[in-house]
Amino acid sequence: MAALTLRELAARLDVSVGTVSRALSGDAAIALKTRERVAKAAKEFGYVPNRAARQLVSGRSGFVGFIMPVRGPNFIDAYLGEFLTGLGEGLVEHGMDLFIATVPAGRSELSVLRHVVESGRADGVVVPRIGEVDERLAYLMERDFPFVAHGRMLDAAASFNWLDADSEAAFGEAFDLLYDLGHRHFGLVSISDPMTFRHLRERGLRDAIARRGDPSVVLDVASAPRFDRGATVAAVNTLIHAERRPTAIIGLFDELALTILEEAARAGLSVPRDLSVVGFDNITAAAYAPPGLTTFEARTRDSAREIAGLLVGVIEKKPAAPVTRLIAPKLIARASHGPVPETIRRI
Amino acid sequence: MAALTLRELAARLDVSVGTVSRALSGDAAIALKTRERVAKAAKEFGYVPNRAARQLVSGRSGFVGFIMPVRGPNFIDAYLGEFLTGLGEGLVEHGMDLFIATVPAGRSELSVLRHVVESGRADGVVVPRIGEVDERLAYLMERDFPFVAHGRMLDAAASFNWLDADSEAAFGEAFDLLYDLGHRHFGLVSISDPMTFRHLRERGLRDAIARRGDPSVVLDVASAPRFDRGATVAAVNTLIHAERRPTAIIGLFDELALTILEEAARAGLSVPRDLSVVGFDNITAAAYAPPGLTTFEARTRDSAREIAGLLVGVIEKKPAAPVTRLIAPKLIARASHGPVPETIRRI
DNA sequence: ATCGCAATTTAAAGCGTTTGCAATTTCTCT
DNA sequence: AGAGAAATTGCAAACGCTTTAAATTGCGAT
Repeated sequence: MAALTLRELAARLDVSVGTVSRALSGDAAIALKTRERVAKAAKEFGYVPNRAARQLVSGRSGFVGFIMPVRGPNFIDAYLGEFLTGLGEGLVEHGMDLFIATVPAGRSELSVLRHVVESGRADGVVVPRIGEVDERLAYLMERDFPFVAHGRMLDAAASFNWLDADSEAAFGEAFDLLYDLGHRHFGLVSISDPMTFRHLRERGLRDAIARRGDPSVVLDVASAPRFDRGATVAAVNTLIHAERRPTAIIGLFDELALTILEEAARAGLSVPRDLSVVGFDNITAAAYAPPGLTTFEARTRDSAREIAGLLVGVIEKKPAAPVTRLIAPKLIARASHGPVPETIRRI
Repeated sequence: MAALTLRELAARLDVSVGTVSRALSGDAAIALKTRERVAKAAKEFGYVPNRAARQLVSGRSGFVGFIMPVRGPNFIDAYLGEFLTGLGEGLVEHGMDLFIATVPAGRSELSVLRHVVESGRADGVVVPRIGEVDERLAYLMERDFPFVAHGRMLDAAASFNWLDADSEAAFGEAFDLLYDLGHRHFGLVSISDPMTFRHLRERGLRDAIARRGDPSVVLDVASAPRFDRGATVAAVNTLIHAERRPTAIIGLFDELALTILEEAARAGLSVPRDLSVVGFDNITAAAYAPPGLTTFEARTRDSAREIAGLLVGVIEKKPAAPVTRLIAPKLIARASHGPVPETIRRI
């Protein structure tokens, strides 16, 4: 338990503490021979620097904070799982650690964020799932604390560091794909929460419809609160069991699209023969849910890894201009979309 | 950014640094009046103690470490998601923080664990998913570093702190339930990895069969590497498409059981009419996968929360005897199990 | 008034690093 | 060989906090 200290290591090597410190940090002012000797001894005796002491003098904790978003029973969903994984991977590449703060019952996410920032436990934070107006970002910007957001706010003028997928374009692409297959009656399963990505994706879809200029195109939207599984199932069924059923239903993200697949199967519909389904995110389960979900690769994991890199840059260099990065999602064409059903086409 | 230090706070109050420190920690040696005055000022000026300094002198980091287990593409699965959530909740109740270490490509989980322990970044660690012989636990025990395991090793004599579900009993109960419904031909979808829970669950099942003493009972086992989705699907289909198909198939855990449900549906089998399926864990998806998976509640999230409490106890009190806790899983009877099919029964 | 003792408070010594500056050693060049 | 420069290393302060030991204060008893 009694860890080896710098002082002890220095004593064994018969040099001063400062020299050892410099040598280990690769300071060129220390003779190469000495540096090598020190490095060898450090490895041999298993010297591991004390983080607290280092942090005390450097003022940096070596931690990046992540506040676990508050929500229903099943906290870590597919998105968060991939995101956290990528974040961990990205941070470790930069020698930083990930610190996860949980929001205690009865406290707000913002108050936890505030505490994390003020206690100096983290050098920067990553903020996922940005709302149309997001108080977390407002706080961080005001406080001028290093952060990178995964997503944007609705206010395009707000200037901060973010990385986001261009889901607006992707939803336009989804429409074009389906339109060209003959579909004219579309459904969209969306959420009722004021998330920016909802806004962008719906807009991308609507813009593509408008661009096409075909007045026969119909879009029915059914929404449910995010994470409310029962309401989601109900929303899906509203579309599936409508008097005139859409021939193609798009899920705002894969988990919704998978629900569409499940409910369609339950209703005895064959996908894609009777119904085309398209999602967004390409979560792992998308490949395995029969018949294989057509979706867009949002590269959540890679995005998170990249966010880690961006944040480290922000922490170290404090760039004046915000760093922003728009990822182009890629269509993953699997088997859940196809030509519009014959029977419908004949009508 | 320039956080208020103890020294500054002391200056404003016109008392010494030591007094403020004591007052804030509620030391009775400080006059009550002074304590109140200090507390008030601290709150008013928004004083937040510097973790690094505190850690440096106390030797404790306030962090509990968790090494993200290395595995396939989809790092955080249902189990890990619930576990992490519960862990975060439990730790926050004790004023501790959760620190997640990711294993960089090319390094072993053990080496990361070692580094976490030696760098003093954590006061204790939580180790999930215990193998039949687990080098992580061996290391921690040898090092006498505080930890609590979620699961046991095969060597029942090994003495360390753990919390585990009594899945052995649960699998016996599953057998009895199905036997009483007339089932005689059982299938088990298992994993090929040497995890203790696999051993215990298989043993629970086998013991229950032996206990019943009915020579007509048949058990077919199909295994696949954990997390190898393709192999898992193949294993499931081995059972489903066997010449003589089991009338009841048990999944070693819910994710396997859900695959059984999916593949059964794909094969045109109706559950539970043609096939009974039982799982273990009661992950969130179990309730929604049609027709509703019968499973056992392992209370992963609550277990993790409890583990947090146990670990804090271990860290603070260093108890001589290991703390161990066996949770009794509870049957969650949904709609995926039923009486043995008529056609079969007639044979 | 003075002394003794308890109640409070303060001073100061670390905790293990990093780092500016000074001191020492080693070269390089006349 | 000696001066000055360059290379190397050592010293000590500082980071913000906790804690031991010592100092101060207050107060009743003499």
